[in-house]
Amino acid sequence: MPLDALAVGNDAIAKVLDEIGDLIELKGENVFRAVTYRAAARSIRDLREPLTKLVEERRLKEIPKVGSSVSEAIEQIVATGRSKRHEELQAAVPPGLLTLLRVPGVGPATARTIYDHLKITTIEELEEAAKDHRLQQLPKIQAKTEENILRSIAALKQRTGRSLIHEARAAATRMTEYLRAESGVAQLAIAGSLRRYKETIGDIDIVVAGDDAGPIFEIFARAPSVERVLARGDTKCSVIVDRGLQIDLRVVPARSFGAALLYFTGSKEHNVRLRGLALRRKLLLNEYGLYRVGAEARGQEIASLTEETVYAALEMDFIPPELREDRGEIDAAKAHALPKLVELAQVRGDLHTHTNWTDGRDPLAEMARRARAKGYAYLAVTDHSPGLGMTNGLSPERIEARLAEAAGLNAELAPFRVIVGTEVDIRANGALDYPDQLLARFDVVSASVHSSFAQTRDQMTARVVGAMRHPLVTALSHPTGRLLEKREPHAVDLDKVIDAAVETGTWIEVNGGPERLDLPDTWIRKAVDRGATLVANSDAHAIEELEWMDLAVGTARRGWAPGGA
DNA sequence: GCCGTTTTCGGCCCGACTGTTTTCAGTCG
Repeated sequence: MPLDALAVGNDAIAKVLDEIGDLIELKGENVFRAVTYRAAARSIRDLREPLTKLVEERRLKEIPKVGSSVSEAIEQIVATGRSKRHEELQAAVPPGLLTLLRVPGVGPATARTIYDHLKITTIEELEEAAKDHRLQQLPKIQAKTEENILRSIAALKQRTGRSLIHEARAAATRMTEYLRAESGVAQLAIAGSLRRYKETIGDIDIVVAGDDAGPIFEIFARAPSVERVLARGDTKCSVIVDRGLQIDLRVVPARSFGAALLYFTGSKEHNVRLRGLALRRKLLLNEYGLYRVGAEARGQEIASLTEETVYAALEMDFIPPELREDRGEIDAAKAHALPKLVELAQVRGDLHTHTNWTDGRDPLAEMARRARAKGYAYLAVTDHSPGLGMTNGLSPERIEARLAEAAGLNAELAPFRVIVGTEVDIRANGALDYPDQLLARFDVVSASVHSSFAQTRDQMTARVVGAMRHPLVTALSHPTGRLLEKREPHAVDLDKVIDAAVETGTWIEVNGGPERLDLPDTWIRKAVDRGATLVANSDAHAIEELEWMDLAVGTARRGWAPGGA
């Protein structure tokens, strides 16, 4: 067995399975086969343990959508780093077709046409061919398609990846406020992955109730943030706004609003499962409502006005958007066994915030007043220790000054309480960045890794677990250190971190900073089931960032998904 | 290729939009 094969991670294997799916489709085999490989890839991305371990324990078949063929492929990849099926497909499908598939608007059929005639295998060649108008000489391709391909390539080059949730939310809110003001529509909602609190956002989806979409689309397309209109039909309009972000607007009759919201919120997988379930009861579910099969044309819905009525008509409990991922929530809703999710309104305080004394923007007094105005009972200020030079960490003298400042605020704001804490750096060797007598001055000690991310999994795990065992440490902050779309999580054994949390009573943070959302949602359920205490924090560096608590809570709610592997 | 409160074989969600078309294929979500 090659050494590096041992290191094959779940994501890498999922990627190969996805590619097998694409290749199957390009080759023209049964598309359901392709769909299965992609579904298996998705299950694997949701997995909370390494595939290598499941292979050893011969438990691969427990994974949804993994049967004999897929598990054979997985076993081969784990053992040899390669899959026979994958290699056979690569040999059968001309190289480059996969590349063409990456261009939005180019699917298997178009890719095949372009390759067969022009032998194009790279995006650059495709761009050149489009500019030379060689594409429009091909069957089924004319000037319009050629133009669209050029635009897609331009967008592809400009595209920086998925948007962070706060950026997408800002763009979505700006648009909904504009639409409300300009069009006077009464019913309007943000749907899609934004409503599900997914950690990063592809497109923004907005649903509006109205009888005539025309005037609404006029206003939509004229919005100040719109760069160009992608598509516009009778009920649906898509635009690109700043930074390449896409917004889809869907207008439906008021009586279909609930069904449309359900449909547009997704996830796709949740919808597919729901529709399949409806079908087995001789019911049809679409974005307009729930119908008896054959009755949809007569406009006689069984349910459609609200999401609640649709779920009820399917004899299941209402499923919160954060759980709609087809990870077992539908069965749980049928059995009236959905978990009760934490609510934002239950949050009593915030235990991870920064001020202008270190790398934050606002003074403690302003942070505290905003926290109190939000209805919190307490706010912990956890400015940095000095180890991170760039954050201007607190010296012993400044710690005393901070304690005095907090005492003054507590006298003023009682019964609201300012808690003085610290976000203390865990140094590379595992030592904490303050001596014990200083740590003892704080009521909350949150330990964090901010350096030497490249340590081995064993080193990093020992470093973190060691800090958690320190008697003065209250919590572990952002456990994986990941920065979404920017930095991978560092190698750390979260199973051992959870063990340490249970053993020592150290809390594990769910960090609401939109670029962190760390602990990742796939670990939430596992941590809580094993008895660890999770704490939702905003990690605010400015007063308005206290609102990021919402993201921490949303992440925790998503993580509460039933089932899973 | 997977899967089973109608099935171990025969299904596998459903509709909108575009472009190239005179009725539909391709793509997307």
